[in-house]
This record gives sequence, C-alpha cells and structure tokens, in this order.
Amino acid sequence: MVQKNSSSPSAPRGRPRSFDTDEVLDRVRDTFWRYGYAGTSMDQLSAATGLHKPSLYGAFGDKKKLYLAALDNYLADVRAEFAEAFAIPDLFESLEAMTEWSIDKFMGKDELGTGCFMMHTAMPEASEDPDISRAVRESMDSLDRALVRRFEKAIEAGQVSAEADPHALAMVMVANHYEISGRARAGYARAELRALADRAIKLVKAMAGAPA
Amino acid sequence: MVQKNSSSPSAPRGRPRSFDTDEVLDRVRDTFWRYGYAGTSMDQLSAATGLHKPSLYGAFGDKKKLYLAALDNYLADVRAEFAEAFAIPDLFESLEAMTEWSIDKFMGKDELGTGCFMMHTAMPEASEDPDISRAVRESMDSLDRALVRRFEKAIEAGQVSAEADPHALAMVMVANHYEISGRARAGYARAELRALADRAIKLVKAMAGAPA
DNA sequence: CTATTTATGTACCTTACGGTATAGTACAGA
DNA sequence: TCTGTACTATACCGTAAGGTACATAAATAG
Repeated sequence: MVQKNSSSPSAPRGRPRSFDTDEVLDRVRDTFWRYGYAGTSMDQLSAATGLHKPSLYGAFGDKKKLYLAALDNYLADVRAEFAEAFAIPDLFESLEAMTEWSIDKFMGKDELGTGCFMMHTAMPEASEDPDISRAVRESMDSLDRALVRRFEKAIEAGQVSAEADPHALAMVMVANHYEISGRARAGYARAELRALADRAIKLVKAMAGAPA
Repeated sequence: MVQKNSSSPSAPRGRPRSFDTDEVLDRVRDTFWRYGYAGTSMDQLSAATGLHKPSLYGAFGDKKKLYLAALDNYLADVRAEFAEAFAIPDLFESLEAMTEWSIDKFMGKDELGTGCFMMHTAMPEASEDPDISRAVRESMDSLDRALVRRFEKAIEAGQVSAEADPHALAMVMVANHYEISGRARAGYARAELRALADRAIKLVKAMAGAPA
C-alpha cells in the first residue's frame, strides 16, 4: 500500500496533497456508514470530505476501492480496540471493555444508531461481490480467533474452568456482538444493548465456571 | 391491505391484472435480496417480474412501498415457518427445524449465500429511514417473543428445568440466528452454518438441563 | 529559470436512475 | 353497443449517478 520509499525520506515529487488521507478516510467511512455502499454517492463523499471528486479518484481509484479503503480503516480500528480490551488481565473486565466499546461505536453520534460498519454496509454487497465477501469472512475469522485466544488465555491463567470450551464461549460473544450491532441500527436504546451484552457475559460466566 | 369487498365476490370493475401479486412480490423480494434496496433499480425489478414499470407503480406505489411490501411478504413467511417449527412438541426438534429452515433460506439457490432478507437489505436503510427501522424492530421483537414463548412452553411441559431462564435461552437462539445469516451472506459453507447452529442448540441443552 | 510531476478546481460526459404522460386494451355494468 | 374503469405498453422526462478532460497550481530536479 505504501510506496517502497525505503531509505530516502525526501518529499515526493509533484504537488503535495492538501489533505490527510486518514482524516478523509474517516469522513468517507462515516458517510458510507450512514447511507450504505450503494446508497452513498460520490458527490456526497465529495461534500463530506471537502474534496473535489478528481482528488478522491486520484487518491483512491474508484468508488469501490474507496469503500474498501474505508472498510480496512474500520477493521483495523476494531482490531486495535479489541486487542487493547483483550490485553486486560481479568477476563470479565476484558469482555466488559469489548462490549462497552462496541456499544459506543454502534450507537453513533446522532439519534439513530449506526451498528457495525461492516455488517450493515459490506454485507449487502457481499452476496454479489467476491472481494467484499472475502474481506468480511476474513474479518469474522479474525474476531473468532481473537476471542478463542482470549478464552484460552483465561483458561491458562486459571480464571475459568479448564474444561470450558473456548470455541463455545467465543461463539456466545461473537453472536452477541453481531446481534447488538443489528439492534443498534434498528434503533434500540443503549440500555437494551447493554442489557443484552450483560446477559451474554453472565452466560459466559456460568459456562466458564461450571465444568462441562 | 385487502379491499373490504365483504359480501360481493364479483370481479372488480376495470381491466383485470395480468399477473398474480404474490408471485410478483416473490420475484421482487428475490431481486432486492441479492442486490440490496439501494442497489436494486426499478428497471431490474421490471425485468425480474416481467412487468413494465407503470404496472409496478400502479400496483405498489413507489420503490419504497414496493420494498416494504416485499419485506412484509418475507416476514410473514418467516413467522409462518417458525410457528410451524415451534408447534413441534419436542423442544429440540423445534430448534432443529427452525435452524434447518433458516439455513436453507440463507444459503439461497445460487453459489453465493444470501442471508436474511431483513438483516441485509433493510438494515442498511434502517439508520436513515424510520419506517424501515420500525419494521425491523417489530420483527426482532416478534422473534424474541416467539422464542421466549416456545421455551416457556417447554418448561411447562417439563422438557427442561423449571429454573431455566426463557429469556436467556431465547437470546442464544436469536443471536445465533442473526450470526448464521451474516455468515451465510459472507459465503461460509453450509456445513459451517450447521455446525454453528448445532453448537447453539447444544448450549441450550446444557443451559436448560442444569438448574441455574 | 525551466522542465517535470502531481494535485486541484471547474466543467462536463455518458448512462442509468425513479417516476410518468399518453395511447391503447380488456373487462363490468347499463 | 356504449361508457366508465382499471390495467398494459411505449416512449419519454428531469435528474443524479459514476467517472473524466482540461486548464491551473504547487511542489521537486536539474
């Protein structure tokens, strides 16, 4: 993605960009987030970023590449936040942090919730676009693995029963995660999302405490 | 929805429709299902149904009303199928039937899966459209209630422990349902979806058997 | 200073979009 | 048979879509 500009940190050749790519990508992401992939026009993105269309096309290629860049941006953000949450030593504090962060993200800033960017903007396209479909699968697999690892770590640390099944525990949290995303976008209140997450954590507690 | 044509079953006045509304709505639903709401054009719908656009507009109003009619059509179908599954006396046969039907629907007929019509075509619009958002909430609530009732029935029938929490059990199945939908649209294989459903049913079994 | 390179801003192209005007057609009722 | 009514078919409207040509501006390399 980045140019192999290995040793010489000298400025690139032509006229420099007047914008920061990451900031622009954040705006792009937020716009796609609200209106979906097909529901967002390049003119909307131009307005949201303050860039004229030729700049967007010059920097990112076309609409789909721009979208995929925004998706990457989002997924990297999620992975980083979850990695941070999973680094908390206590398992249940980890899960609490994970769900609290998700709910914050999914509620959005405005009245209506926005849910998970990937679930509600990539998934509609996934049935017809193999690139997007693959990106979604990779991301789902990545979340699965991260959660399984987190539970394995908890077992090793003796925080939960050694007979607990990390895959079953991960499934509960993952399914809960996607459900909360859907509920958020459908307009459920924050308290309802929180209650749903708490119920999942409680279930994990019950599953992890009692031997199979 | 249907005209209050109570007593007189005489034919309506003008030229009769050349098509069956439900059949047309099925085609419309399938087209929206693949391409999403914003990603589907009226011309596509016209081609998929074999009707010219003025017929579609005459019968349904505009694109959004047509979509909402297709959504109603889909949700009524789901409710009917689930009611049938939940009528099976044995709880776990019920859950088996429910998940098997879901997986069938979510896999679709073609190579790429399609997932749940509501999750992947209504949800993207839900963040900006209160009508659609409300329809989604009502449908989610309806599924919640149906599952809770099914578990209550199982408790009354003595199939599961009286101390089991119907809401916690319903949450597991609902979350699993939505997760399977997402995985299907992302292109996971049928066997993976089945394994996921089996894992949820197994968890329900464990939760329902052992007192809290 | 000049040439080259890359980004910006305006204006525009082609196509496809949601939706409709209009003319013709098939039925019921009188 | 005539009339009113509701549907069909063709052709079209205005607009908005994704994307780009072109002239200009800002940087580096020589």
